[in-house]
Amino acid sequence: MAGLKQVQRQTGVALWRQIADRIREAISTGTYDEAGMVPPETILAQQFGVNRHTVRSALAALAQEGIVRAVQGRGTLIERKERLNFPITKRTRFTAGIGDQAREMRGLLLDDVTEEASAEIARWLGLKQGAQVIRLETLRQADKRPVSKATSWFPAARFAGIGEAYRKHESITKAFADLGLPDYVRATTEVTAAHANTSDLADLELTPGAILLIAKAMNTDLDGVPVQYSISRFAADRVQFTIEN
Amino acid sequence: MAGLKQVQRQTGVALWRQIADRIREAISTGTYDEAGMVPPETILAQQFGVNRHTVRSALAALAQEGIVRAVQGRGTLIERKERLNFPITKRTRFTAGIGDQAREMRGLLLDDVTEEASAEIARWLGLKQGAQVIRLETLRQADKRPVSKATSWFPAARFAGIGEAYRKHESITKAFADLGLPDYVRATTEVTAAHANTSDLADLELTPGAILLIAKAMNTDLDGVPVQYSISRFAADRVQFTIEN
DNA sequence: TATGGTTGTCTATATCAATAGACATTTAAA
DNA sequence: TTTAAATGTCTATTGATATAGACAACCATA
Repeated sequence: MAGLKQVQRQTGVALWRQIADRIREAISTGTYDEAGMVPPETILAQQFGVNRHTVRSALAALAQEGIVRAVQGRGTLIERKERLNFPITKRTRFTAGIGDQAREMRGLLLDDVTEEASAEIARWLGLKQGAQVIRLETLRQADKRPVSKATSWFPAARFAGIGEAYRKHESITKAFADLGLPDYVRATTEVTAAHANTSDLADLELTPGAILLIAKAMNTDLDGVPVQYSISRFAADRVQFTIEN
Repeated sequence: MAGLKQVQRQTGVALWRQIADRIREAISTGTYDEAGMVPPETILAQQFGVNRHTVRSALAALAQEGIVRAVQGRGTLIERKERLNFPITKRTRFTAGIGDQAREMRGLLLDDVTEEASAEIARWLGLKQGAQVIRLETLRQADKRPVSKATSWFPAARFAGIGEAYRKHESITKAFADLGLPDYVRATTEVTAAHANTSDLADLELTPGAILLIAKAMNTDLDGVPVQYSISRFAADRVQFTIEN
């Protein structure tokens, strides 16, 4: 079923990496759910048409990522199924949306500057071009693994000090609450995909060739006034979006 | 500007492949448009922080793809800028949309079967589940390079023989015309992204880790009756979509 | 407790990937 | 015609990748 010849040689991509990627994908799609563990190394080697040692290199890489754990005499157990699910609805919130999918969610503030709005940002936030906006660069982690990197813009006049509030609470929702905005809604979300650039690779701890899911989102207060525009870059092999209407 | 340290080691992805991917990307985004050629090997080696021979391996791979051509004493010329543009509108047509972006467009018929509609296909085509539909598997090429692989379904009762008509004209538009449908419009298009699977890698001549843009499209006749549902898989580094409303 | 199945470790070998340096060949321009 | 700049070719060396085989260590269970 899994078939032979699933990997290509002479392409500049090591076999162990191709195999690691395929096993990670299989784990996240639930292929091995019945057993809760990966097939034996000898079976995998046969399926991929490679030496057992090559499969071991692939499994070692996945163990390094914390996805599997090998136990001598028993087999290779699946530790984490990857791919956090983000429901995208009117009430989309990053931290709360994760729910019990991870034990620990963190949001780190990488940068906090006040600048003039570009034409695009001004349009999204309903401001005049050149109006003052606060830009936050944040990195979100689930169980200490980076999940997404986001750039957010806020009207500076209304949300002065939001950077400090975010640093304190590690949550946009709570930072808004601190600044007198108890509730807000997701107005629009645009989703695209691209290869990760060098900066993304480093911050999200990805390997070259990784895919990003990019979500451009605009939130408004309950009166429909824009309060935030953000561009979030997610490691595509760690998340999925579900759009519910 | 291009910066140092753009490549990562020990990741299972060869440096020459990372560099080839980055140069291909730079070419397609027009970074080298002024000169019409790639920077000298020694400069590239310095920018990427690798040996000149490693850069030569990357350029050799791009030459193999037909993207660049090295000329001794002059430099490495850009032969093709990659990334065909597909405008997606009500009047989207694959072949015509390419326009003068390629010299030769071809559409090869890989498979032509009549089958019963699945629930999903029946819903898209407005048929009862189990109704007879014709499924065509096609591969589209621009200047002999594969661009996309598509699976299309048509109501069998209305479009009997469309496989033969497509094989003859290598165009859905002309095949429709042959069967008495002179015009049609694009009703909906859904776009997603994913890694290429083994079959895609082979058919589209991609390397492992390549991204696909996936477009699910439904066309109707001028009365709004569905005439075609298709799932097209594009090599993401060779195309872009522009959505115009 | 004996056995089969599994992961862990070791040695050996061949090929690919990357670096390093030297020099030839070709082109364009001074 | 000379010179500088660029690609082409060659040799040599090192480390990563992949294969091959053998055996040890461990686990669950019959």
